[in-house]
Amino acid sequence: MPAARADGAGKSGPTLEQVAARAGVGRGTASRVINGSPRVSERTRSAVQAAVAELGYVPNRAARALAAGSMDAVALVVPEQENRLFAEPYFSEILRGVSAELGDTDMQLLLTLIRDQRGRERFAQYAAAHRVDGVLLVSVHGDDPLPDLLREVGMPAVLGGRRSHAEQLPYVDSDNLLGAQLAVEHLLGRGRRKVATVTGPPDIYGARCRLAGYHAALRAAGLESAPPDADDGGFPADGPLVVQGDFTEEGGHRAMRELLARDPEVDAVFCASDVMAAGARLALREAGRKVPEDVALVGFDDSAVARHMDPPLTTVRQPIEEMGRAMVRMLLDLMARAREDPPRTPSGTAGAEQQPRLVLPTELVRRSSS
Amino acid sequence: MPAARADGAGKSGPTLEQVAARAGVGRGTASRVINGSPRVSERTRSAVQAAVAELGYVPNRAARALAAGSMDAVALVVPEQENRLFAEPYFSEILRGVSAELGDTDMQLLLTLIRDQRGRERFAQYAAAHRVDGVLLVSVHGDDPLPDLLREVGMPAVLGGRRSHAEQLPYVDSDNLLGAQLAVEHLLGRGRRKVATVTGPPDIYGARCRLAGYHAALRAAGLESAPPDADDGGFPADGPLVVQGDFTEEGGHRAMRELLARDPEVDAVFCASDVMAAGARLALREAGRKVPEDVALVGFDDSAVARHMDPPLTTVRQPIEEMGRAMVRMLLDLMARAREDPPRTPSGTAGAEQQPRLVLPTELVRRSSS
DNA sequence: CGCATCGATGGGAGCGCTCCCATTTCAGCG
DNA sequence: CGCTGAAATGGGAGCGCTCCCATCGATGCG
Repeated sequence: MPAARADGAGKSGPTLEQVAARAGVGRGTASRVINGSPRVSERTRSAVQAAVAELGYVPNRAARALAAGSMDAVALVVPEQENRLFAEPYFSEILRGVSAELGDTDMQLLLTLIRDQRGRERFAQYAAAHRVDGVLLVSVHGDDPLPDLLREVGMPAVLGGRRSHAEQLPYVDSDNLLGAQLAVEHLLGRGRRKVATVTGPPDIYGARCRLAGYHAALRAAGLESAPPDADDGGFPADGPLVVQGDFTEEGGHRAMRELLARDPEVDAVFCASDVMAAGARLALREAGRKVPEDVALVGFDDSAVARHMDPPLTTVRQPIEEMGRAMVRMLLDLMARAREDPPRTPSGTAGAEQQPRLVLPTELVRRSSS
Repeated sequence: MPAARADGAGKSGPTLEQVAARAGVGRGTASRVINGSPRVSERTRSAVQAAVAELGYVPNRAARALAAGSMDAVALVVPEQENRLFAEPYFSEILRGVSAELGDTDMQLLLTLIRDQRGRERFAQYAAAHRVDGVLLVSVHGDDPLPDLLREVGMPAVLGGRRSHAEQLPYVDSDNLLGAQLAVEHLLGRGRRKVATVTGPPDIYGARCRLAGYHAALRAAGLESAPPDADDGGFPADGPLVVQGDFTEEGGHRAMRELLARDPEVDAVFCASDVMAAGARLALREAGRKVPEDVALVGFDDSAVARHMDPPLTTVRQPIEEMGRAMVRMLLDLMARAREDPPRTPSGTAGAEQQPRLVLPTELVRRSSS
């Protein structure tokens, strides 16, 4: 005699039906209580809640997703570039923020590391098939097609960091320009006069902003003539005191040597990332320059390396965790909106709608390298 | 006139039914092809595959999960302790490994950061309700109830790091003992004679192993008498040259000062983590001791700080990414087994079954701090 | 006091898929 | 040439839930 049911295996707990029965109400009513519908009497509500507690009921996500057509899940997509330029604290912090903010909802966090083209396509298809309700994109390159693709299939998405000044998608970014400006002003305020900079890759918008901030500070101090335009582009990406790095330590090292060769009088360097500052610091040591006596050094990111460098590195801190939280809030908002609105074809409203955007402040962290 | 279908919204692509129709077969057959069942003729198979390609069909996970009773998802659970002792490279590396290995299956990765008791209960309930097919637990404390709870509800789980020498659950760990032993032997080989150690919290098994390795090396060199027992406990957690740290930089700093106070002759220190080594390095600098001339320093983990310390820190590297991969492989294996076997009540087979376990080798990374 | 209203409730109809049983087909065999 | 069994296939029965419509009262008003 086969057991009534080969239970114990993958079977889960009680069903809504059972909860309803136990509470002496109908399935629909029980569902209403569980989903917080207001159209339920107080008596009924508590009866159902009691039944839920007694039975230890946990709604079946798959069933809910299938019936409701939403997945109650958002994906955090992280492109995992070869050079893993994007690592260290940034990722953990974002995750912390995202997770914290998501913890209040009962939304799932799906993590997707995209390693290669194949992975990208796979995810694109996955998203196009609406297997998640929203997407958080972090560390997106200027030429990444994924964001627009998501937009086309009507999948709510929020970027962490813009791809350009006129980013079309909703985003949360930090004020890279002002942060860089603060850093350079700080250097200038310390009496430094030959302030150089090691930039990041020019195809990353944030890196361009940091360079723009550098120029802005110099200009404000009257050390450089007015530039073509505002906060983007328009600046010489190169020049006697501007050397391009690539966000790696090795790149910082190389750039610093180049700088020293170009002008031995350099007395301060603003590096667009802490990691590059570490490389620069090495080059300075090799050249017998003391930090900060001979050359003051400032980084960007306030990553772990900054605290552990010798001397500890002055740097610019971004509210990364808060960025994560803000991204989630923004995404949840978009998702709610998408649920209500009839998301007509992209070209519908002629794209006149204003996408939400948020730029968080950065702050200078003074340590002894400057 | 409303479009035949207010499409573009949350609706996903074609259904199995449509694929089947297109291929001119029945739903069951189409399903069989998609799930790789062998009981399908070659002709039919290719017909269905063509239809899938043409329609861009992507199976609906929710429906599949509901019908099949499995979720095609595993959770990676990360306790997020206050002190975030567990951060930096470890987490990213584990994630990289997990993600890479999971990328080959079409299993989803659900990330769960557990912040507090409430979060723990929430996840426990979630798992008990079988909302995932397997769980990866990382950085588990000795007294964490979660693992046993998972075991009770028959949820396949793999630990990253044991809780004790006789861990009952499947686990992947690294050879902490041998790594520590290598480190200390290295110090001894460099002619150091007063080798001290800064330990981690004693309630973490890995930390105890590192201490045991320290003792083992000293003993092998005849610098310490034979201890009570093998590779676990049995050693004095304290002693003239053994000071307890807590895996934090501040703790390492404090411990090093204590060490210097106890015995100014100390000429080498093995710290059970790089971060503590950073703290120790600071204390040494404050005390005017040079590294490595006066005191040689070795850490553990090969985290980012190690490379950026001055001088760069000799340390012990664990194959963390590989641990992540191994955990996934082990978990998938357990899941497959659970699917076949009738997972009877825990007490069933008297727990005589051998749980899979794996201990990966560690390696010494020599830098200039020793 | 009867009828229109509105809130509260019960429960049918699927959501898209897997499982599994019934059916069909066909080769092999006595 | 009819019979048996294996292989291939079709399609019903749900999985547990949300949606939505029909129902049932109770309330308010003419």
